[in-house]
Amino acid sequence: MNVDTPPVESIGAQSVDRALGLLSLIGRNASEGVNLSVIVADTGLSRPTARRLLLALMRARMVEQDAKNRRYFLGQETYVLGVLAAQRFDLMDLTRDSLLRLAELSGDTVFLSVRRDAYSVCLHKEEGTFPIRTNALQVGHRHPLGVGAGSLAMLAALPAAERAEVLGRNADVLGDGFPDCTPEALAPHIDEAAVRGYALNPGLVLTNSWAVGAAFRTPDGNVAGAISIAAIDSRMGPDRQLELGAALRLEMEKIEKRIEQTFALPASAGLAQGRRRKTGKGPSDNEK
Amino acid sequence: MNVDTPPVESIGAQSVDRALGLLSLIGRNASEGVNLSVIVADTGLSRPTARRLLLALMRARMVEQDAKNRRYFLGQETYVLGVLAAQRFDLMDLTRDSLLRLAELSGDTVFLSVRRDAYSVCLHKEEGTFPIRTNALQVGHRHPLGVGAGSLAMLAALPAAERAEVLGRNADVLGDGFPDCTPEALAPHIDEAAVRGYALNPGLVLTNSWAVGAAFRTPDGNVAGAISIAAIDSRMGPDRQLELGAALRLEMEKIEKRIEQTFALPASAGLAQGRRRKTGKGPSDNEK
DNA sequence: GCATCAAGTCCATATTGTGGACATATAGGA
DNA sequence: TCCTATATGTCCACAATATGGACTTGATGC
Repeated sequence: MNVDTPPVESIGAQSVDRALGLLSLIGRNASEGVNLSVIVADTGLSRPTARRLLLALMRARMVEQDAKNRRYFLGQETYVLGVLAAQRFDLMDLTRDSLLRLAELSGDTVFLSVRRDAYSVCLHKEEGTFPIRTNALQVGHRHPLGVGAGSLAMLAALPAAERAEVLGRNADVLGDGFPDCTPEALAPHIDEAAVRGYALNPGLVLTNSWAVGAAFRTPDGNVAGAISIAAIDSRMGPDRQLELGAALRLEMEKIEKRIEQTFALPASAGLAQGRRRKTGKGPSDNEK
Repeated sequence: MNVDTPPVESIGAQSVDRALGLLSLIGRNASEGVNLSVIVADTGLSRPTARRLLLALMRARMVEQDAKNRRYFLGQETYVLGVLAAQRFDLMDLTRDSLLRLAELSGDTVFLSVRRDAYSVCLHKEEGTFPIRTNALQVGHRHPLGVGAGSLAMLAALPAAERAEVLGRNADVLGDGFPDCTPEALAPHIDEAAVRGYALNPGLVLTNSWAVGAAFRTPDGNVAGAISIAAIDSRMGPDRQLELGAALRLEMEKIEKRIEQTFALPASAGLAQGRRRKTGKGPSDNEK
């Protein structure tokens, strides 16, 4: 059981790790909620343990349980903390205008994603007016970096070494859940994206669902997130790829400018990121 | 110092409780950050324990530590989870227009607060154009219900029994930190607010800093939050109180309408709130 | 009305967290 | 520059805490 527990590192406060893992899992299914069986299956925790952790999260209002269907959802406190965290770095706010413009311009569905470790998380979806939409990606969904246009764009925007490392770490997940997204299958698309400045996902996740995406960075050069536009393949011919790709790059630059302005003001609030490390496997990073 | 620990129940996953307590504390100081000494002093935890919990929170990216000044801030993951939680109930989004209108109309500073247990938390501040501003309330600040105009409005909007219960729970905190906000001192203002439909804080927290506030509810009748307008006393004479009070009530109704619409769509997503005890049986927390 | 499956709970065990004491980094003063 | 004061970070023996198998309770369906 519990194969996930890494051999060493991460000493101390293990229940907190597990609880926050649950929180993340519930976040991934924020709209539909998750029931206990799924939580137990996905985490490998025993039912009592999962339940105890969930009770703790509910005590803090980070999680709510629907009294009717017994599913677990993110709670109000999670929202409140998110709003407070937004004071430091509110990507949604910085990108909202761009997403709306792109949705109007294209008529298709526009996404905002952020990088989280070796994964990409979809933060927001803005739908255009065109009636046929592709539903491969939903808010909250998490895909390995490289799976999906925005995700692919972020991967391509990383330094070559980090790119390889991320791909290595995700090797099994990629082959397993996404047959058309093996590291080998992705390689040419990554290269193209790096050259072109925007990524193309030609239906690799869901047939007929194509998308273009572009990544943007913080002033320190780190990849901050990506915007992408998805449509059915018939609306994503070569000419339209170019058109939307150009639009993406334009908005990407606007977003980067906005980020820069935001960071210019509060001299102290420097997004204390900058974690450059190799990380053998799992959460193996620890201070020295 | 730590008065926050609830009296009974809460068996199991204590480290999670503590860790989430830390998260909340850091959220309260989201803009300036908190250093370890303050954390230790405020929570009563030992330094090693606090540090271990913080490491766990940092592992999950819920908290970041500024490499330079060693202060702890809310992390990116907290923001991401907040955005995901916003799918269920995005108060900021539902109230943004109203706050902007009120700030423009009044020229003063407009606040959005939410209730959290016996406290009110300030979620957002929208500044008007008038150059003299009152800085009694900042985003993230938490006051006992009754302290401040929005907070007072929420308290007044509660059923009498709950009102008394909340006041009782906060009795010591009220007298201690806010000399002009003892339960007795608040009583008349609460009654007036309940009758009038909006609350007035005549400089009870900070002399010369007056404010009016109105609470709004979810369709199920629960108090969801409050909006308030703060200004220096010279800009808050009786006539202007009436004017701003009317404006608040107008926006309050708009907000409630918006909330209603939001809830009308997703039939299932019923904001499973209500810490209404009982829940059927549950031999869990019956130590009364 | 009985069978099936999921949710929730209990309690003896041992794994996990705890904090006093020590080590190290940073700031300020002379 | 050196030295003190203050704050941050870490170690390890001890004991408090979390763990999960087995059980109870509730819901769904045939």
